[in-house]
Amino acid sequence: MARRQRSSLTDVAHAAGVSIATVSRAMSQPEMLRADTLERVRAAAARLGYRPDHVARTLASGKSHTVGVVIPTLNSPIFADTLQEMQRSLDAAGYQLLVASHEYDPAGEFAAVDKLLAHGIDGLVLVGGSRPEATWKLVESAGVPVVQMWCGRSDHACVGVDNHAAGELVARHLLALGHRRIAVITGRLRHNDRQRARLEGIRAALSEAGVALPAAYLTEQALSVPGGRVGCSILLELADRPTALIGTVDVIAIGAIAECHARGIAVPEEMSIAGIDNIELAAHVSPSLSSVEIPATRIGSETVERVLALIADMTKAGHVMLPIELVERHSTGRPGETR
Amino acid sequence: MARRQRSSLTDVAHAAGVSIATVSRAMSQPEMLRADTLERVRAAAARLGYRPDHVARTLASGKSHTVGVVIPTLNSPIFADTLQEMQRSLDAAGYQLLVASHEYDPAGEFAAVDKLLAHGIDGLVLVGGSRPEATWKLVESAGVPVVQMWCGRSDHACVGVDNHAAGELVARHLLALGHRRIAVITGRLRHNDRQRARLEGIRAALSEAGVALPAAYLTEQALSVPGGRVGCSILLELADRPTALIGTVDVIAIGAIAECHARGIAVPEEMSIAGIDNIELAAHVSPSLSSVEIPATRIGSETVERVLALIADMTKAGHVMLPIELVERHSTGRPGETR
DNA sequence: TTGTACGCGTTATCAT
DNA sequence: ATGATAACGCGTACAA
Repeated sequence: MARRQRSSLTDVAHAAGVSIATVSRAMSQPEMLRADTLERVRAAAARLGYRPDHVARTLASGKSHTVGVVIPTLNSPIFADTLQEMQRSLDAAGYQLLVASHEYDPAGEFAAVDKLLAHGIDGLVLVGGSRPEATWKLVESAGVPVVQMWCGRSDHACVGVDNHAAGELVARHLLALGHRRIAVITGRLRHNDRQRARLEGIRAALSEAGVALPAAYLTEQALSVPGGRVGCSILLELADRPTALIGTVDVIAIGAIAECHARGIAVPEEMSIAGIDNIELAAHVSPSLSSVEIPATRIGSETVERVLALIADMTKAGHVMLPIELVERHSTGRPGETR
Repeated sequence: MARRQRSSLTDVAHAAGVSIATVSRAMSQPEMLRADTLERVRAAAARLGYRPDHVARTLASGKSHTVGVVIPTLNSPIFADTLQEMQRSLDAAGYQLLVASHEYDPAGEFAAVDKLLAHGIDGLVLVGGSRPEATWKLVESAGVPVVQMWCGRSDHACVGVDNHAAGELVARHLLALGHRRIAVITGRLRHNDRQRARLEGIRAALSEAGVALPAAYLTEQALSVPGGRVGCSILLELADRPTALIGTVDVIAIGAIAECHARGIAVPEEMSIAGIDNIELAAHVSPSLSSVEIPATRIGSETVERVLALIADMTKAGHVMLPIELVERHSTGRPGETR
């Protein structure tokens, strides 16, 4: 029992010669007290090193001043940016962020949500809208405001981007450069609506241009640099080798560049490569990576704004679509004549 | 008040026709109940969708089954690895991880610790041992077990690596290759004992070899890829340009490689570059980065093991030093004869 | 302006 | 094996 070293309201009340209610007010509604009383209480509190107990406060008030966020993984530059900003914004508002991750496992997400809910969060933030009904049931039955990030179902608030459009943007960029043999490395599509939307966007742009996406030109890999390398090497083995390659996230695209480099394939001369996310590193690899800017930081701040609003009054908030844009760099170019 | 949709012990007790004590036992010590009673309670609980309230449980028991960790930033691959593993290990033990970050600001760290403590954490994890006395006072007065990661003061438990040795390793590697003009790009040294230790290690190795580290050969930059680029460009402007360059973290070293590449300086032919951390990306940049492996994941798991042990019995645990090793890749070579 | 007293949902200590 | 009931530390009507 670590507890009981810390002093409580009762201790301070005793020391200041007032009731615990007065001390409680001194902490939350100072203006309700007479100046001298307030001073006396504060002095006593300071002397005893009193610190309010958040747990008791939560139990009594029903508000924990805490919002929970469940993300697929901590190990992603894009999520890290968003989290960082969420933490900042929430902190500024006197809230605490509770993070849980689940490694792209639906059961793990359910467990994480359950745990967070039990911890008495005031608001919940999820990534994407695709999850088992059981999980949705759980959060709905808890009566806690939810906001989805990146993309999500229409029956709950969402702050995100048009992932479908992001896919179209990269694909069209490559098409405009003259590519016709365009291959795609995605993350696992199962349980990942962001990936699916991006891929669909790519598909739409290609078919619109009368370009096919053969099954052999599509490979699902881990959302990591090694994943990108593996995917790239598979595509490079093809008899009818593509002239361009889309990674549905930058880390995959960066892996693809690495693999080409390792095999002595010139980028973009022999192979154009583009990604989506525009993570910081994209500008610094060589060649620098053409990508689609996803405003991760802003997703974080807007999301926080949303949850806090929902916590304040349970007004239904709608969907917010943040702008995205193509960032052309040096990893993409016209298809080589050689072939 | 979102609360009060969820059913409580009382509700279940009522529904099952038993006392709340019995329900409580059904949840925590099922073996104490008669089989049929247990069954009845469980049925009622399931029917009402009962979920124990962690907050109330914490208040009553004095244990929150939660450990807090305060890190400099979420935006670092090395910390991300550690956090990921901590989350995994803690989850397996039925604990929840509470993360806070402070962007390398001591005041921010104090605030974060204060907040975490108020939230009733059972254990606290910090990075490094260098912080204002006020912060140490705070955690000590809270009576919560603490373990430091990476490195730390001797009066508290610590799971880390020998950062000094890490610095020595890279420096010696470069010295062994024949370099004599070795420059260093570190992160900000203030409030960062890991960086200081690494730099001191480098200094020690250099002076041992009779090689000087002129002030001009040392630059403090942000712990990021752009930071590495800036640092590198400064060092490249020098009249007496170094032949090798150490980034005290891999992201900085990777930035340096990017800068050399942008300027058409061949690595390692014209400039050798090495880092510390051995993040995943190090193996995939080109040229691949020579680095010192820091077992980030293992730091996470061992740290968790330690806090949990300390929480179980307040026995003082000592310092654990995890092994590190040099990983030679292709960003380092013998100094060019040209000059 | 300040004090009293009850409730928040559990755990834990006594009884029974 | 099960039931009362007092904490836990705080918020907050309601009284004074």
